[in-house]
Amino acid sequence: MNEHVHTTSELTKNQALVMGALSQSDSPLSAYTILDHLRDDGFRAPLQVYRALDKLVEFGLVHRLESLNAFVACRHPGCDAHQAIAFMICETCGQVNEISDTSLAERLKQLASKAGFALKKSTVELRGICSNCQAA
Amino acid sequence: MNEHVHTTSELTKNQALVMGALSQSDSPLSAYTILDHLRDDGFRAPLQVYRALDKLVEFGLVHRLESLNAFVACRHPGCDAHQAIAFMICETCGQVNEISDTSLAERLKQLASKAGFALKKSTVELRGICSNCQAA
DNA sequence: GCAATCGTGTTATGAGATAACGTGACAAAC
DNA sequence: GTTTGTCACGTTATCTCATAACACGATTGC
Ligand SMILES: [Zn+2]
Ligand SMILES: [Zn+2]
Ligand SMILES: [Zn+2]
Ligand SMILES: [Zn+2]
Repeated sequence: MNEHVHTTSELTKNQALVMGALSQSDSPLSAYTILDHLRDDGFRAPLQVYRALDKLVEFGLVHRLESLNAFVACRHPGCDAHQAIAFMICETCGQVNEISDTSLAERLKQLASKAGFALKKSTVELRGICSNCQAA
Repeated sequence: MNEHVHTTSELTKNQALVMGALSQSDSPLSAYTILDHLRDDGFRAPLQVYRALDKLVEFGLVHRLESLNAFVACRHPGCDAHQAIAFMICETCGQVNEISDTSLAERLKQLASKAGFALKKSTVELRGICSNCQAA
């Protein structure tokens, strides 16, 4: 197995617990919400959650939503297109849709390069109402 | 004068003070940093800053940077292209470059529309190293 | 006058994140 | 086999960011 690809089986106990909490949820969770979910599993302090989250984000298994101060499990496991992610966040139901778009990523690269800016990470978060909630 | 366009002259005292603090700074400021800058002007509590910031953001004079939990004065005063903003944030010097790009905005609208998503607000924040800091 | 609205001031509290310390497990180096 | 380094883990305290709740005064429209 590729040493750079992290799967659930390679996670530590705490990382696996946090990953499980995020995977079961259909919307983003804050670190403190995760902590509450894991009290019965022995979690006592925020740092236990944050340390696991740091690693999970590093592994590409979890994304941080800056505009929500919350975290979601990646919906594209094993996908390497993670340079080009955008999130559509429904302000009604809270659900998040993760999309990967090459042309968007290209445009961001162009803009950065035109400004001589060495791009490391892109944050694209769209707020609005999802199709389900519009219909309702 | 157009009633929907807010200029500095229409601001309340607190709003003007906060706007002044942000305008003088060449990098984003947190609400609490602004508070510290304005203690001599009578500011005592965070809420005074946050209330002014809420209005300034509403007027389009100030932008909130989600990935920094900080605020910057808009560099395009009077410009109405504020549907399409992206920020390039230098992780070395902290300076922020605000850019407005139509083709980026179009692509975001396309993506949303394709998903039946009613787009309200876009957050695009690019992290990296600015050209000045690369040269140094 | 009187109600409605808005900006303001103050205190307390909630929510998000990290610093600083120490422990135990494990593997490489000697 | 002991030393050294690294890493995950646990705990406490602290820091930063943001809002709730309440009260006061000025302005406007009736
Ligand atoms: Zn992903
Ligand atoms: Zn929805
Ligand atoms: Zn602007
Ligand atoms: Zn720089």
